[in-house]
Amino acid sequence: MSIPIKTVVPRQIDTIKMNPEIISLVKEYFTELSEPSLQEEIAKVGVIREFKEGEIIMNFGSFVTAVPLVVKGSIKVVREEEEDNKEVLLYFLNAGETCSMSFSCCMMDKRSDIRTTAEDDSKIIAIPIKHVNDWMSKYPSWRNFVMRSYDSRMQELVKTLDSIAFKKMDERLWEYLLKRSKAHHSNIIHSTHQTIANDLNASREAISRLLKQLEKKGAISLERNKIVLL
Amino acid sequence: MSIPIKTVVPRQIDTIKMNPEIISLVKEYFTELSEPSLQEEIAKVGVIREFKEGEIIMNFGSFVTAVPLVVKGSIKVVREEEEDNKEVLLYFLNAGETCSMSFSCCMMDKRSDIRTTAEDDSKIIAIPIKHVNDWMSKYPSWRNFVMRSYDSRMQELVKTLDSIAFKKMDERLWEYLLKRSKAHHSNIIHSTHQTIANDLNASREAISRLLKQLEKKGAISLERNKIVLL
DNA sequence: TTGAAATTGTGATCTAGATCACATTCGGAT
DNA sequence: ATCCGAATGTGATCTAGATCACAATTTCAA
Repeated sequence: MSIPIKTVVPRQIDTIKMNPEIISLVKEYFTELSEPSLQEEIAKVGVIREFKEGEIIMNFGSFVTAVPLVVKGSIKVVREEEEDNKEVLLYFLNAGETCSMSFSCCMMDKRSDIRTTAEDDSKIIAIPIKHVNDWMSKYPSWRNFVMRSYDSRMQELVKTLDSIAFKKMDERLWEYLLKRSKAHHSNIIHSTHQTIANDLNASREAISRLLKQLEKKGAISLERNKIVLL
Repeated sequence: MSIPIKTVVPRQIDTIKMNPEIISLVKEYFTELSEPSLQEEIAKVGVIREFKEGEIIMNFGSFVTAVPLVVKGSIKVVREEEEDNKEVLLYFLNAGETCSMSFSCCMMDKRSDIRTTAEDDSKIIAIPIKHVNDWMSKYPSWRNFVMRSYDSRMQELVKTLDSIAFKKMDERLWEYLLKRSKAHHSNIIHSTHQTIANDLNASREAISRLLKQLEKKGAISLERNKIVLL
């Protein structure tokens, strides 16, 4: 730590202004983070960022400098295999969730990595990473929050893994449709068969056929660029 | 909890003796945990446990009461699908590593959805869960250790996931053999084809045939219950 | 030594999906 | 209205592995 210079240090630490919108967002979506002083700190250093549907949020070739608290919309996290241009959906992050994989996101091995895009128009509070660590010691609720979030990411990953390992495409497709519907808070999914096929690392034809089957069973109805869960 | 008997409580809290073996094991395998007072606490509450090869350490559905710090051998972590009795290997934990799945299990106080067995004769330091949490606030190095361990488990999980999602059985088999060889610090693997097939969620016949191919390519040599990497 | 069980080898099907090759339909720009 | 490209439908192969059905081999215990 350097010797504090009167005029500078107080500004950074004390008089930096809080963003009142952030406080209310945290109160609304992250009720677990109930310590007022923590909420204030978040409001001081957090930055609100918005993304339009389809926008790429992070390409993890580079280091991650902030952890996102999702307050609106939904963020799609996908694993990519560059060689054959393949990919699989890992999970969606919805409002109230975060991805605190602070170290790992960035430094996977190089030939394949993780991409996150806005599945919907989305809004996040970006927390610079150094605070993520500081707060771990200062605020028990933050610590719990981070641990809990690590845990649920882990759980989702394992769930995804065993869908892929154990289940057939029809079942995976159905689960996928449910997830997307949930992410959008709507039973209407705007998407082409091709996009779905990509997310599931399957062929477009296979997906089209399986969707037809679901339609015949009365589980969904199909239109161009649109699937309605019934 | 029973009513404390005078002579017992002080022993447990203050004069409990440290296990000197634990201190040296921590120093050797967990250099990151460098705070002396942390090492002492570990030596006080940690319990050394040994498992013979093949022994089940924690089964699917059981409650986790301690977090293992692996100091010898290797622990196999497997995900099970009860219905069809299928399973997949998630990863091995080697000396110097710990299982963050167990963190989440105990912190969330829920049943395990994985099974862990000793892949080799193994030794762990078992840390009762309540300390795991206490230390998070007390010891920065412990906190970092836990976070880092979550991270690396996560990475392994993602790696496993994309092997399953993107790769064919021959490649998965080869990676598997390398992992096991590494886990045993030996290029000789004692195992039946059936066991391998289980770990990869494949059929025994497929594995036998692929192993034959690898042998023909000169990558391995095969004997009963034994595979030698060349 | 002689079973008997565990392990491995091998061929014959069978199946989910991939891949290929198109035909059809829809919807928006001109 | 019409044209073009994107989205979807559909059939014909092809392939990795699963599954089934055994045979052959090894190990070990009685």
